[in-house]
Amino acid sequence: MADEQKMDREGLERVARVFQAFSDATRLAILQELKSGPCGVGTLVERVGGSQGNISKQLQVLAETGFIRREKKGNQVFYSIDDPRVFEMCNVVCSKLKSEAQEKAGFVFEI
Amino acid sequence: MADEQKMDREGLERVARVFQAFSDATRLAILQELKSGPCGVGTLVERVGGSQGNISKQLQVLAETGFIRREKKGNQVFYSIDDPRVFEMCNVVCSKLKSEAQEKAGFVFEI
DNA sequence: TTGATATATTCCAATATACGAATATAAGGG
DNA sequence: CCCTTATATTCGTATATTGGAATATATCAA
Repeated sequence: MADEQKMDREGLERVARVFQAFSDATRLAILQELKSGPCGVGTLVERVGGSQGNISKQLQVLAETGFIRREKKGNQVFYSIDDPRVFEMCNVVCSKLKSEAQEKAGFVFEI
Repeated sequence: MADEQKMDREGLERVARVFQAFSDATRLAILQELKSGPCGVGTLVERVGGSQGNISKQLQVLAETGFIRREKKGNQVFYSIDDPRVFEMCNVVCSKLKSEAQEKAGFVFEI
């Protein structure tokens, strides 16, 4: 959130829109693949699974966040990570889930 | 995302669920209020707007992420930020939106 | 216990989302 | 131009989400 003053509803909605883009397992799976490097749509369809149309649609959603880049090269389109801070966000969530899992398993040693 | 190996679908779905919790303007407005400190439900209803029932529901969604804490004190319930990294994530998104806005406005000086 | 206050829950309607199937568009090779 | 390959778009359906209204539950005070 902005440092000091409060965002208005429209600003909040824009932020929400970005989180929304990362709120789907298929899109996160795509992100995970893109982590290894740029990737064409067809390759992503193979690796992530699902219909070609769907993967293409989810890629657009991701590209609209500004964190993922779309680049046309001749016949095909390559997507790639444009801003790696997207993984910082994922890491925060992952580490939170991890620590929760540990608590559930009783791996907490407090006095 | 986890550091090396790929997450399975179930893991991705859990991560997605957390992002999902932050993908709504009302819930982000609540977060924004909680940034100033713990807050009771009634106060949040006043400040954020909307029905009491809705605010209460959105608070549950937030609490389920593990980033927000729920604490009952006598008659009322206070919610507060349990893990401030939630704001790191928001800041990443906000700064991205900010830089996009600048680009749109032409505030980029490249040769 | 009764009443008042604070929060949670249920129910419902409107809207949004995810996905596959089918189709459209674009680019390259012959 | 025709055909093939690669990607995008449209359409329909099943499911999920949002939010208000009404109701339920809990706590305190008298």
